[in-house]
Formats: sequence, C-alpha cells, structure tokens
Amino acid sequence: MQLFVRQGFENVSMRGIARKIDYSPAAIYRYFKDKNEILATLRVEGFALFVERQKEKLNFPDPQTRLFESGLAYLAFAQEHPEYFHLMFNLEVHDKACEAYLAGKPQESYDILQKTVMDCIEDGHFSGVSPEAAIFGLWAAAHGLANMLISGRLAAMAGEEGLRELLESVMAFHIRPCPTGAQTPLSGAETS
Amino acid sequence: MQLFVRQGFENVSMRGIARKIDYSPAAIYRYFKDKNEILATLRVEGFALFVERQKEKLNFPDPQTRLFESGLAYLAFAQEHPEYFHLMFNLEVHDKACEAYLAGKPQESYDILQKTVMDCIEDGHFSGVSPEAAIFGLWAAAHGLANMLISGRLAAMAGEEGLRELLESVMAFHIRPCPTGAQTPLSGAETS
Amino acid sequence: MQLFVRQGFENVSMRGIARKIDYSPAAIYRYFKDKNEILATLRVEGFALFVERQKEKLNFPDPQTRLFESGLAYLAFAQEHPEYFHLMFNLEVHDKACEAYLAGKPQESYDILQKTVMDCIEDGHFSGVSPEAAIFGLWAAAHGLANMLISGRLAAMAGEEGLRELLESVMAFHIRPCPTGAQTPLSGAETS
Amino acid sequence: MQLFVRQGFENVSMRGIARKIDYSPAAIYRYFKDKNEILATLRVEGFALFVERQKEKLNFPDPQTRLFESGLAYLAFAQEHPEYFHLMFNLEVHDKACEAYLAGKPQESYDILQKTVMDCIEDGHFSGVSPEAAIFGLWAAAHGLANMLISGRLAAMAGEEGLRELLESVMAFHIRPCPTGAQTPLSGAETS
DNA sequence: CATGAATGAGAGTTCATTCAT
DNA sequence: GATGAATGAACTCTCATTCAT
Repeated sequence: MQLFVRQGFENVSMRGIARKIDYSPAAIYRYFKDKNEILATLRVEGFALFVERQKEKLNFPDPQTRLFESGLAYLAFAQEHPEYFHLMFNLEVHDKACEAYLAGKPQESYDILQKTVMDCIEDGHFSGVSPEAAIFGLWAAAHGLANMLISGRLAAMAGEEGLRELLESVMAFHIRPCPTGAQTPLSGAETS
Repeated sequence: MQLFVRQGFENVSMRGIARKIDYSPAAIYRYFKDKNEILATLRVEGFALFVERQKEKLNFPDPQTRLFESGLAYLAFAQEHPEYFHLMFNLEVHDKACEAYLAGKPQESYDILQKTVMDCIEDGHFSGVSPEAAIFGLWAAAHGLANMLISGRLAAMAGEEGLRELLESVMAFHIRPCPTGAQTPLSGAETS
Repeated sequence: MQLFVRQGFENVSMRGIARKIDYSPAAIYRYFKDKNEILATLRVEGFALFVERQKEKLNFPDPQTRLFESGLAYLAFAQEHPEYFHLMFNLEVHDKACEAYLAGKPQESYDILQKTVMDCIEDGHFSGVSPEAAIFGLWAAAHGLANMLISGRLAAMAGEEGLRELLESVMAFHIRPCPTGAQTPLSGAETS
Repeated sequence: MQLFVRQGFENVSMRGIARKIDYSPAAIYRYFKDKNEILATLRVEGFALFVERQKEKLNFPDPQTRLFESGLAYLAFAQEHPEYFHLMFNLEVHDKACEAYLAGKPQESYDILQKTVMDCIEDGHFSGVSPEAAIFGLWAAAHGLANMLISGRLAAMAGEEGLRELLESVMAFHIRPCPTGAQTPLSGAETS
C-alpha cells in the first residue's frame, strides 16, 4: 500500500499507479472500490499521521516552545511526506465518507492551537494580540512556509545548505513576543 | 485573449477554453503552439499583474505600512485572481521559455521585500531580527494566508463576514514590532 | 449513419461500431453525445419507419384486408430491418428523451388496430369477439411470428422456400372469421 | 445449482452469479467450463422444464382444450420463468453441444402441436384450415403474447388487474372455430 | 473443494492536437 | 483567419477467466 505513496503524485492515474506497483490496473480494484477511495484513504492516512506528529509536540510545558515545535513539525511533515501534504491541502477530493471523517479535524487543530496561543497570551508573550489573528496568522505562516518548502522555491532562493537553520529562524521570527501597546496602523486595503 | 482569463479556470481544457471564448478549439492553435504555451503565457501575465499590484504599494513612505499594504495586496490578488494564483504557485508548468523568463522574478521580489525589511530594521521596528528570517517569514505568511483564503478553508472556519477584518488583523499580527533582545529558544526538532 | 444499421447488432460497442464504419471511436462522439443517444436515435428512426410502413396499409377500404396487409407489413418490416426490430422490441434502452418521444406510439398503434377490429366486428366478421382480445391477439400473433421469423427458427422448421406463402396463410388463419355464438370453454389455467 | 436459477437473471455476470450463490467466482469453474456452458446448461434445463409443463397438458381429451391449456401453459412458463424464457428464445448462445442436444426439441414440439391441430380439424373445429398455417399461427400467437407479457408492454397497455382474464380471452380468440368455406382474400404483399 | 489474488482484454468516454478546406 | 472533421492516446472501470495455495 504505502509503497506508491512515496513515488510522487504527478501520475495520479490508475494506470500510472498500476505501472508503479507492477500490478495490472484491474488488480487495484480488489483493494479499492474507486480511484476516489484510494485518494480518500491516503488523505485520511495523511491526516492521521499529521495529527500524530503534531500531538507529539504537545508535551512541551512552555507554550512558546509548543508553538515553535509544532510549527517545525508542520514543516517536517511537509518535507517528509510532500505527497500526503499535496493530497491533504492542495487536492480537491470529492468523497463524502472521507470528508465526513475529516470534517472535525480542522476544528480539533484549531482548538489545540487556540489553547497554546491563549497560554502564550496569559504568559504575557502575545500581550494585546487578538487570539484569532494569532491563530490564523501562525497557522498560515506554517502552511505557507511548508508550501514554499515542498515547491522547491525556498531551496531555490535560500540555498540547500542552511535550509534547516533558516526554517528555524523563520519560525522563531513568527513566534517573537509582542511588546505591549505597539500596534501597526490599519490603512484600508482596496480589494474591489 | 484576456477575455477568458476572467472567467474562472476550473475547466482547464482546450475544449473548455474554446467554448468560453466562442472559438473553435482549433483556432486556439493559431495563437498558441501548445496548451503549455497558454498556461505559460497566463503564468507570465499573472506574474506581471502580481508584480504590478505589488509595486503600487511601493510608494508608502513608511516601511511598515509598505509591508502591511503589500501583504494585503498579496491577499487581494489571490482573492481577485484565484486562477492566476493557482497557475502561478500550485500548478507545475513545464515550459522552458516561460521558466527562463520567470527565473528572475522571485529574486526581484526578494530584493524589494528585503529593502522594505531592512528599512524596518533601521527604523528599529524589527530590531535584532535576521533579515532573511523576516523576509521569508513574511513572504510565507502572506502566501499561506492566500492559500487558505482561496481554498475556502479560512472562510469555512472563521466565517464569511468579518473575513476582511480578520485578514487585516492577521497581517498586522505578522508585522508587529520586535521588542529588543527577546528571542525564542531554539530546541532542535527531530522529525523522521 | 445508416451504414452500420445494416451490419447486425451483436457488436454493439462504440469500438465495434467505429471499426465497422472505419472511424476512430472518438469520432462518433461528434455526432452522438452518448452510446444511448445512438440507440435512442436508431430506435426513434426504427419506429418512424415502422409506423410509416404500417400507415401505407391504412388505405385498403376493407377492414379485413387492412388487418391482413398490416400484419404482413409487420412481418416485412421485421424481415427487412431485423436490427431495428431487435432494437425496438428486444432491447431495453434507458433514455428519457427517447422514451418520452416514443411513449405515445403504442397507444397510437393500438387505436389504429382497434378501429380496424371494430370495423371488422361491425361487418360481422368477428361477431361475438371481445375487441380487446382480438386486438392483443392479432398484435401478439404478428409480433410472435416476426420474432420467430428473424430468429431463423421459422425457416429452420418450415424451410426457406414457401416461407412467404406460409406467412400469408398464417396471417389468413389469424384473421379467419368467427362463427356466431361459438366460444371455446375456459378451463382454469394454473399460473401459480 | 438450481438455487440461483430462481433469483432473476438481469446480472448475467460471473461475479453476479457468484455473489448470488455465495460462492467465489472461481468456484464456478469447477462445475462449468465456461460462461457459455452455464448458459447452455440453463437453456437445456429451461427447455426440459418447458416441455414438461407442456406435456402436463397433454391429457385433456378434447383437442381444443388441449390447445387452450397448452397455450396458457406457454404463457405461464414465460411469466414464472422469464429468465429461462429469455435464455431460450431471445439470447443467442453459441455452444455446439447445447445446440446439438436441443436440435430435436422443436421438431418434437411441432409434432405434438401438429397432432392436436389435426385432431381439431378432424373434429370439424378448424375445418378447411391448412394444418401448417394453424400450427405456426398458434405457436407464434403464444410466443408473441408471452414476449409482450414478460416485456411488460402488455401490462402497461391493458393494466395489471384483468391481465389473467385478458390472456385467457386472447387464447380463446386464437382457438376460435373456423366456419366452413370462409377464407380471407390474399392480396399480394410487396416487400422489397 | 474453494478461494484470494491477479490479469488481459475490452467497455464507454475525454482530451490535446492536427489538417484539409 | 477559422472551422469541422477526425484521431491516437489516455482515462476509469468491468468482465471472464486462471492459478497457486
């Protein structure tokens, strides 16, 4: 099963899969009803693995460290399983059973992240920051960094060596404390 | 040609394009060698439009405002031209001419952003921050937020109303000043 | 179009059709949306031709002759267009547009036949016979004979030569007058 | 084996059969060389059952009653075993052994029917009628009625209730006596 | 005796592409 | 300058069938 997960996902065609695992296209249908079922299965698998990786970082007592570590875990997951990442966030899969199962995951992630951010705020680390802004901001930062990472654009610009340090310093930048009272002026952004 | 760019891009098929511009599929080949050439052209167009939108925000004298505005412009672009965005960042287009032409763009963007960040640092806004970390961090943040925005996940979680305010507050969060001396501890993340 | 109607209908596969008309499978889809649309079109065509052939026999003033001739026309149609016949009566086609169009045809046929039979009864030819019984009886007789004819079973048993005379004499047998008052006893038929 | 004969036959696929008898598809091949062999076997079985049902009606002393009852038996068979009927008369099965075995059956049926018809003629019931015409005529009538019955067209036009009475009255119509001397005029049917 | 695993052939269908007109 | 007609290759998926176990 997991064999062909590692093989990239350009050729997401039954024939392509079959060729890669040296099976006949028909053989696949013994194990999966559908092409959708394959993708759905992989998606679920991916999310399970992802959540597992995230939960591993839940034990750090310091909320800032938790934030930092879970961010790095986000990136590590994307780097180690770019196909899963692709499947989970960039592919639109129309499978009701799958979506039903996954419906709760984002909320769960949100809740965890929320708690961590609130803890930071209570610690005075993110004082004066709207929790919602911080949550989505940190989330988006990790997500965007992961995307740039697996698309190769990051390595192309920053060089292969030092990539790890760069990622860490970027995450550190995102988690930097917020000095009391300071707030950037909000000029209106025109979005027709 | 630009007519059909505005019409959505789900149906990226020659037939679909032809139907939308009320031409025959064959007619397209008078103007483009290939499907790849169309996509490449659109990619280039997209990047041009993107850069244009970004440059519009270059006139704000205050570097922080520049940062803030260019971030919002990034999001606005994604929201107004999700097809371009998709094409530019999520689709792999194999076209040599296109890639050659675009090779310089990221560097250009990088340079602009770098200048703005350095200005912020000089202003004491991002004191003690590695410019590289800030550049990629802010870039990734905007990129991730844009991705979440056009994938609909953001609206699904935060609600349609308030979305604009949320985006602004998130961008503000990312641009918050850095208090002198504060730095998060970097513990090594072992993943694998 | 009509080329491949004549070629038998065993190979009712797009590829088979394509091979027979020396086209590529894809070419067929320029002319028909669907495989169903082909069959539906042929069905409609077949029914049109059938009704035409039947209406040609409507001018005979004598109702018995009308009956006889329309019966022979039924058989002639089956013999000349066995594929149409197959398509019309032995194949189940699931096509809403087609079925909607054809829904009225049987009733129309029924009405014509009913009129002819009533005329016969008024002439004293089928005195004492239930019109319904005569209508369905004659219909079924023609239909059954046509089926046996195109399945080859009739020729196999009665020989190729003399087939025409046989058909005529069978039709004559079915149209024989009914003597007044005579009625066969109805003993109960057990059909669980 | 006979278990799954009763279960309907729409899904004439090895997989479908296997599912219905709760065996694996492969198991079937222990008992039958082929899909054709299954169908051939069922065909033979069907004909055997059919002949049996017909012979049950052979004991009625009155030839007209025999005719009537065997006609109803024909219909009852079609109604009770539409799959057999389909298999026997509407499906082309290419199996030499099967065909060889069945070659004699029609002649046998023909002989039985011939005897009955001759008896009727001797009784003065079908006076002046060509035996051949009567035989094939009655045969075709029963066959056509059976076809219309199981195709659902009869019920669609005549209504579900009253169907049984209709069938009986139609059969009675077909068996009506022939008055001496009367013969319909045979005008030539032009069929290309 | 029965099955799980596998397959080759083929089903209907779509797509990017070509070319005579 | 534009199209209608056509195609080859690919798609997802099903089927009858085989064979080691």
